[in-house]
Amino acid sequence: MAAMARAATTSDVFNAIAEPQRREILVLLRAGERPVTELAQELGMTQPGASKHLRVLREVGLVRDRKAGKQRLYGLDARGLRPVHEWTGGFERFWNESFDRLDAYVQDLKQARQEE
Amino acid sequence: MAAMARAATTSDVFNAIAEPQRREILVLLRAGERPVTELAQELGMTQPGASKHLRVLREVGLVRDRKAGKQRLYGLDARGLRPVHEWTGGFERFWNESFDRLDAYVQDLKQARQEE
DNA sequence: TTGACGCATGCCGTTATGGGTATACGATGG
DNA sequence: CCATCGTATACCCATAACGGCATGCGTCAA
Repeated sequence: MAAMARAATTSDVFNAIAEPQRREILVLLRAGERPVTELAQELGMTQPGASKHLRVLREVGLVRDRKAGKQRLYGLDARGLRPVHEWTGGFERFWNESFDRLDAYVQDLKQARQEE
Repeated sequence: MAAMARAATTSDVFNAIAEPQRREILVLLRAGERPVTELAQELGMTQPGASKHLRVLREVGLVRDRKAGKQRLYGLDARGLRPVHEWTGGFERFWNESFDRLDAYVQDLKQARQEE
């Protein structure tokens, strides 16, 4: 097995939300549960297309589905987005500070490393 | 031009950070500028591999490069991560609150955590 | 039971991706 | 000028990703 193309989107939230349409689905679901067809229609995609995106989102745990008679309602489960929020938050000081102070901060880190 | 595979990683920060190794590069760069070879070594990848990831990061604006003699130093520019942080932040209330149709599954998890 | 509806899946084709290896290129040192 | 170092690129391979279309499957209504 020589060359992997990319980590499977199926196993990684970062990857799951890399797809713009999947992000749109998540945004729509903030307003409440929806059946597949409705999502597909609102986002201008085919029903199979929506189903596939929803599957990815389900497999990383960002949505859950519930059978409601003939329909299947998809609902948001945003807990998986928290790690992403926190990871990016780890860079917050780098966009909140001026680059001068940033440089100083970097110098501090360099110093610290050298003294270890 | 029938089937596009995916939005180019080149044009989208969400996509750029979907790659675990690229995330590692960004984390490393928080400690300061580094030449390609050093990054490659610290992350256990080949130099061309590192260069390619850095190129993607550069094209979405997450890193900047600066020539320093024979070397080329890469530095972090985390401003592009802010939109990601804010986008995920838009879901914060969904992981901090319990809301109507979130079923017993979620409740169970909360219970479990409180009892730890 | 039969049809219609709602949705998931399978298959196909195209494109992008990541890794590896070899190589081209710019800068520096002799 | 020539050799070398540091880096970027080109090329190739294998695979995963998306989209479209057709179809399968379960559910509800008549």
